[in-house]
Amino acid sequence: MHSLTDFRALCHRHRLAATHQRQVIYEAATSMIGHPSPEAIYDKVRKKVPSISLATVYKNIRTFLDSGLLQEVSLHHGSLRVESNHAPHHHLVCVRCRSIMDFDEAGLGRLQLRKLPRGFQVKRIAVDILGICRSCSSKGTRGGTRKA
Amino acid sequence: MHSLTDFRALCHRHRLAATHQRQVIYEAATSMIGHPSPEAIYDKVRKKVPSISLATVYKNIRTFLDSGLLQEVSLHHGSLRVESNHAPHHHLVCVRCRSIMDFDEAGLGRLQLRKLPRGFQVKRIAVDILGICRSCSSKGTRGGTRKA
DNA sequence: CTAGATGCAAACAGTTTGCGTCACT
DNA sequence: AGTGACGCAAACTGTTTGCATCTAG
Repeated sequence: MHSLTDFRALCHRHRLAATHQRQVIYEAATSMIGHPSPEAIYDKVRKKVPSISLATVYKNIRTFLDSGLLQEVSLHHGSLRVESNHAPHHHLVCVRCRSIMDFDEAGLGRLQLRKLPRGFQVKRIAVDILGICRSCSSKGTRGGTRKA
Repeated sequence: MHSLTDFRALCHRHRLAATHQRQVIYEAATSMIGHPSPEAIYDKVRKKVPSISLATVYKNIRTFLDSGLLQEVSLHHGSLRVESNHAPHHHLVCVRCRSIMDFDEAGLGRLQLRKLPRGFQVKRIAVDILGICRSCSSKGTRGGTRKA
């Protein structure tokens, strides 16, 4: 799907050096089914470039995320957050400071699912409304608060 | 809101010993605004029980999660997961093995937001459809696969 | 009295960083 | 040639575990 020259062009567009390691990491990340973790990518990459370092994989995944070449599946992969609100609700998540506010379920129209894969038993639906919270958008355009 | 006797009853109902530490941890977790991390709960609890250990806080949070007394804000707080699917889509998340499948945006009816708090600029909406995946529901009722 | 809870320290997993060397542009 | 990438090891953060002691039931 992505030839070497495609990858070089992609890197060029994003102002990144087109190294061999980067290409292999990128190919691994995009070709793996599901949503691989850095470790999983490392394992796959190692088969092609046995001398690669895990730190390089991490550094490049971060670089790709920052450039928008890849994304994170979820903003919630930091530390455990505890929820004690038993009422049905969703979350407003600030992409800048990662703060989380509750949002009553009634604030969202009815959700309807179509075309679910066979065999998947739905238990509940969690909606994250991603955006910039008030305190972050008032605090200049760059570099958020990074609070709880 | 929760008196000591309420807490004792709650513990009793869930077959947990009603210790002082547990009560203080529970009260901290439920009284804190937002969605506290174990560290944040620890900091608050320490003011009332200075001798408490962080391990005790972790153990009890886990106990509370297992008993359903508290919940996790998100199932995604493990390691970083990389997303390379640029098409708009949501996720089917298995609560048993935590596997993540993509779910095309078209499979979900239009979402409409009402009553957003002032100042929150919405960027996008991420929907997690939580349930039991096919492979887990076929594999007996207890103890999932815990795969990627 | 006994199962289970606590506290401590050590172990772990995931991720980041500092630094000397090497490669892309 | 110079900037930035690589690889290694060490540092860090968040979380779990083993074990001896203590406590609720």
